[in-house]
Amino acid sequence: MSRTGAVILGLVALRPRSGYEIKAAVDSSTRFFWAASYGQIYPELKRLEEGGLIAGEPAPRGARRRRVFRITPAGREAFDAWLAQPEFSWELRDEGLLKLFFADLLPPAAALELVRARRAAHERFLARLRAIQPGPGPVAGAARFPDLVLEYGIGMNEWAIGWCDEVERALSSADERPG
Amino acid sequence: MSRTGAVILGLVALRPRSGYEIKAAVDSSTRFFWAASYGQIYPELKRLEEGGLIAGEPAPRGARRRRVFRITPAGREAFDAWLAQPEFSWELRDEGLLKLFFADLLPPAAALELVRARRAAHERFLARLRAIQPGPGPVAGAARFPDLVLEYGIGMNEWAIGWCDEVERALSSADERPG
DNA sequence: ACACACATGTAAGGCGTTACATGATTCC
DNA sequence: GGAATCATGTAACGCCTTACATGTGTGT
Repeated sequence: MSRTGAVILGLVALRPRSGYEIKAAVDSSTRFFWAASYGQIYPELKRLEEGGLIAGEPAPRGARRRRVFRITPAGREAFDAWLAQPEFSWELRDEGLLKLFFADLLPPAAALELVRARRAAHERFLARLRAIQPGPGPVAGAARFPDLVLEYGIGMNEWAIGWCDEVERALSSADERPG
Repeated sequence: MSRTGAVILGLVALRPRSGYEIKAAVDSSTRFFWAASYGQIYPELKRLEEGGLIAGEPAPRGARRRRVFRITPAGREAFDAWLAQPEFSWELRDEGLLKLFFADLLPPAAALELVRARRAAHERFLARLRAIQPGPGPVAGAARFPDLVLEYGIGMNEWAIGWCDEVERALSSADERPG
């Protein structure tokens, strides 16, 4: 089972969903640390069903055909096995950091511009994250992990904005007093 | 020009290098926000040379064949154009956050274990980053952007460790006082 | 003699995105 | 009538990793 398969499995474990609903759920939650497109989701649903990890049933709305998938016992088992494993891959592709890494090759003003643009990007990101509603209130000390992960994203971007501010300040003062 | 092409272009802009040296430079610097393997580097070198952005010359060491690439004026132009553009893609695949997102489906003890494992991973990451030597001392107010980016990685991981600590604490107290 | 670092590449395969194709329903 | 949303899928392509193949030089 691929990791994108695990996302799908997890979402249908929470409640039965159609492919379309899975895509919507991904886009409003895991997208920032695990994205998925239709081009992955539908073929993966097929594979998971063939593997007996999920089961789909027709659930049309009017004449609009629609299939809803629920997790099977075997699927739940596979999902739990993945989930409990405390090992995880991590991969980042950050073109902004890449440009900053090479910014010595740029005139100071252009480098400063890069930092400001990065700050603005974090600000936009933050706004999108803050627009996401946290789940229903704390259920008697329950963990509400999706909210924790949302807080992680928010905190991370706030930290990054602070970093940009520091760098901007350092760069500006170095600019004023060259040599 | 692809973004991995830009990394290669930037590294040979700093100084002429062989494919092997590019791989080593990537592994000890950009790897954490932009990785590259031999399977990308050598074909990309070929493409960049064919496009006239870099020029390779034989530079054998003994009987060991070796080619060193330097950037051409056209290459430098293309690189600068990419570098100055304050737009950048950003993509994260974080399996740890994914597991945390679904951790409501796990017994509390196992969820706690996930947080601890993430903390340990950040700790290891931090150790690797701190092992990287910063470049030569500040050259009269020069920016030393690679060092700034290194500091970014260090600061980010320190922040993440703090987040893990907070979550661990919240989880432990909820565990002691259930309901 | 053996292991490890230096050095250059290719082939196969996995993962993922984008664009396209199709059609129903709802809202203005 | 038109646009947006709901809904399912496929095809082509790009990017990247892994594994392999080959050979030299250095240190023990």
